[in-house]
Amino acid sequence: MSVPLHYVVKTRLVELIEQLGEGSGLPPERVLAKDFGVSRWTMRQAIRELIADGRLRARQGQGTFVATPKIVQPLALVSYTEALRAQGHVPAREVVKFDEIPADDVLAEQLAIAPGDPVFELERVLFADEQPIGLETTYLSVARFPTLREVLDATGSLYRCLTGQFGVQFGEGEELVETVIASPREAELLKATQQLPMLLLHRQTRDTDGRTIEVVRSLYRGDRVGFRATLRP
Amino acid sequence: MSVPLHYVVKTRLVELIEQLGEGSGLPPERVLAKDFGVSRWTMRQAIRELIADGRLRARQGQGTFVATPKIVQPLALVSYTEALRAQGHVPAREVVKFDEIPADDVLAEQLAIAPGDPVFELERVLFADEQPIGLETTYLSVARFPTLREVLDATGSLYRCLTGQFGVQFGEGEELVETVIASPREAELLKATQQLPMLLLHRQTRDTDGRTIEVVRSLYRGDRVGFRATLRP
DNA sequence: AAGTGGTCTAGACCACTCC
DNA sequence: GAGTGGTCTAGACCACTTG
Repeated sequence: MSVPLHYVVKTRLVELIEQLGEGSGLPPERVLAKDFGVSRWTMRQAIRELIADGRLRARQGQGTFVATPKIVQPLALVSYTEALRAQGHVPAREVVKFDEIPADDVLAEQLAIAPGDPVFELERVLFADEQPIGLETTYLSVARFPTLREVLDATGSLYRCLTGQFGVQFGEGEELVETVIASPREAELLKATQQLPMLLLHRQTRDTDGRTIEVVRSLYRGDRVGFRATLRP
Repeated sequence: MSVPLHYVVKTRLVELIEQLGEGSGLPPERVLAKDFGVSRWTMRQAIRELIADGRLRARQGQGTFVATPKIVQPLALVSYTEALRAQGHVPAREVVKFDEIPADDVLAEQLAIAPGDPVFELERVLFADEQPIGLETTYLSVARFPTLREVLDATGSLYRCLTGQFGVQFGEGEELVETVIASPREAELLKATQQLPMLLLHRQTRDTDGRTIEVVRSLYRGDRVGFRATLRP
């Protein structure tokens, strides 16, 4: 019993997955559970792990399928669009929210403005090959970029807009990476199942004068995305 | 019903957590479930999410407790020991395995040796403040570092040993970050509960001649650790 | 309407820790 | 032994997709 039953089931499912090809459908949970001689709950534990690992993919009402490999994104100050294209994927963005909100204390300090000052909150879903893979929320000072709403093609590159229209010079940035569980709203926007581990990136980019340009919170589907960083000595 | 019950419970548990202090004990699951008017399974879903988020911490036979904040590690070619000390934590390592194994095809290609050539497999549990936070498995060519077993203090810094004893000059490295679910063995070594999301880092470091020095697979507890990267334009 | 995955219940037993 | 979290069962109903 030291090895849980659902892990034994997971191991056997991996063999099954490797026999089937990418995109193949698995038998229904209830059938698999009966075949393996376990309860549906135990089977779902195993399937849930394989979904989190990016090996399987479940679609309600349709079935469970063998997943395609994860997409690897660079952990760097580069364009989402270009990075994705470079790997043969089709990038897309969809604006969920583009509001002006008052800065809370934390945000105000990060952006070096006063609490209550207006900031843009731009929330966009990132797609790769028409699949949602991330949810990016960007905060920018309205005072610094007053005409942003007019000059930004909200489905286009924000970085290109900032450099091209506002003459911003990007300097160093800092990014924090951690795992979290998405809220129901976030899971729904990403068309992901509940309880799925996500990669949360918190980014602050500064210009060459050291002033913070933007604060970004990016939530990526842990089952679909990984990141690559280049290490320097 | 669009918001799952376990998420409502999770939200209420967060309020409870914020009232209690770090390290405080929560009532037993069965009691909480009864108090909240839900089944134990639903309560455990909520608790499981909070554990994954790093807000709670469960110890079998003892209870569930409010967790301390995550430790943030640098994503760079720096000493584990020094990085941890710099943040006021007490680092430690424990050797789990130090074997010579034949390289499989993938490893051989990565290390630029022939398949079957011997490689060291050094597996160590990383501790912070006496808590296991990561499991690091390092692969090195035996031919290149034949006396490694004699000259390495296995609980000390491998990097210091390689530079000091073998004159290695570290150049660029590459690191992949993704989320995975730990195997039972890995979970046990990390004293983590099953099903917990982990951060898996796959690193290859090269010397200044571009030769790969080591291949490293690091598995960190997603509930205890985050990473910080510096972005350059 | 039928079949799929998603959520939830009630209850059982196991494994571990502490008294 | 008592109490805790960890695993597992059987079964129900909901939500979604397809025919």
